[in-house]
Amino acid sequence: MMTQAAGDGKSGFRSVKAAILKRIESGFWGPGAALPGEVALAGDFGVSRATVNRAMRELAEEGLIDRRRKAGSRVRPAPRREARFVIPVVRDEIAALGAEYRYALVGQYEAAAPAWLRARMGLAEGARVRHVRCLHSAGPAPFQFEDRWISIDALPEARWHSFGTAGPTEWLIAAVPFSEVEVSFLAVAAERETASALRVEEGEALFAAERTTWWQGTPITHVRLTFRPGYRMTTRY
Amino acid sequence: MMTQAAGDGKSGFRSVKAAILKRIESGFWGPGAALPGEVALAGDFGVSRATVNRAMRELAEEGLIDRRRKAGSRVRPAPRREARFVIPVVRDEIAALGAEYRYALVGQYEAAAPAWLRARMGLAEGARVRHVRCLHSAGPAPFQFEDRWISIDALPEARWHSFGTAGPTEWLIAAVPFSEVEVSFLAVAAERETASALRVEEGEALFAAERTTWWQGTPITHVRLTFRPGYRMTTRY
DNA sequence: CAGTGGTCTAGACCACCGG
DNA sequence: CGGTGGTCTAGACCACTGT
Repeated sequence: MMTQAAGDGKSGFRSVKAAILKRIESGFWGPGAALPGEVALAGDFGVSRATVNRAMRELAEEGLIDRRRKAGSRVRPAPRREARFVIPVVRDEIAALGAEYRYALVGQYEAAAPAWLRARMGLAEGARVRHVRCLHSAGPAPFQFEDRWISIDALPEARWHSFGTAGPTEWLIAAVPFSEVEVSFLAVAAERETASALRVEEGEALFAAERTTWWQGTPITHVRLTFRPGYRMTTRY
Repeated sequence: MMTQAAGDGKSGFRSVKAAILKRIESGFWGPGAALPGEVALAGDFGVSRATVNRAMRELAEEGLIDRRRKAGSRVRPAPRREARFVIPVVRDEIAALGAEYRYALVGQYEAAAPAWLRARMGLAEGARVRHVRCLHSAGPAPFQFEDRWISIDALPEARWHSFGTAGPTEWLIAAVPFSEVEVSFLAVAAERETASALRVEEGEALFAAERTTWWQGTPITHVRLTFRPGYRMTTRY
């Protein structure tokens, strides 16, 4: 009995978590300090141990405390510096800016995969790929240049699909159920085609994200997304 | 009764999670497909509903499924997988490369915070800051250029501290207990001092990370870390 | 308004590991 | 060995939201 309402903000694991967090941020429990055990905290807060456990577990996942059996929980000396970034779907990102999403195909062809791509994706020699370049714009302003390679072995339909009216991303999302991914962020000097599409000078420093995707060990696609000048990928925590 | 051992790999929320994940990865439950309810799954797996809930909650946190009351759980059409990037301490990163970590102070001074910095950090007009530039090298090779601003109002000790032998980062970690952070990744064209320190041409495209830190709402420090050419921030999931 | 997820509780057993 | 976190269970009430 005595179950607590979740929405009143006075109990529940969220408020326990917030209370503990406050003690840490305020320095009440300084770096390296030992926190009381779960049982003690459960008593103090008037909740069950499971509730305290949930709060503590989340704090540990967020890198604020260390937990070890028998040793107990301690405030991390240096909070783990981990940033979480979401790479949004362009269409959504542009929509979120309140601008009209526009798509334009820049060029495409089918060819044997170049050596660097084979190395990056783990493709066999002679593997054929579809190479698609397109531009995503926010209204009249170029926003992101997409340079994508799709394995034809993995996705034979890619050979016939026209990317004239919608980007490969959205088609791939529907075609590939789930995937293993490698993501990189990097800086590039704008190459000719990229510069032209984004309407910047060749050689200008641009932010880019690369993503390689596999499905059950089979390489599917590799893409470089090059952003308009000044773009930042930002997160807060 | 009938409690299950956690370590045998045959039961527990981990195995439930793995089993569900497998069905998603294999396409048994394709994009957008509805999953059975928690009660049904609990019956199928022979565990309690709480255990299924834990598994499903984690899958949702990881962006693989969507969960909504009444509507049930569905496989996400486009898995929203957030990439987690750890921004390592330079010293550790260089050590991990097997190279010798070297530190060199490039320059420093105290001044009134420029307008752009006040805007970014939320500093008051006339606030004074310490500006430190230094270079982190992997053996003889320049690795990362650090350009840091420290609020003297927040950390008066920064006024007197010499950064001649160790970087500001390590000093700050010890000085500030916990902090709120904003991180950005971006591309920059190398400016004169940066280019000189990293031994690259001015204007070369370089990858950079910026981090602004507050403590209890008070701005503490802002730093731009500019990496050697070719640097990538990579993660896999 | 009814079904599904969200959360809490009380009690229990277990795994790990510091003393 | 004994304490602490890790996890499970059975049951319960509640919040949200689709129909």
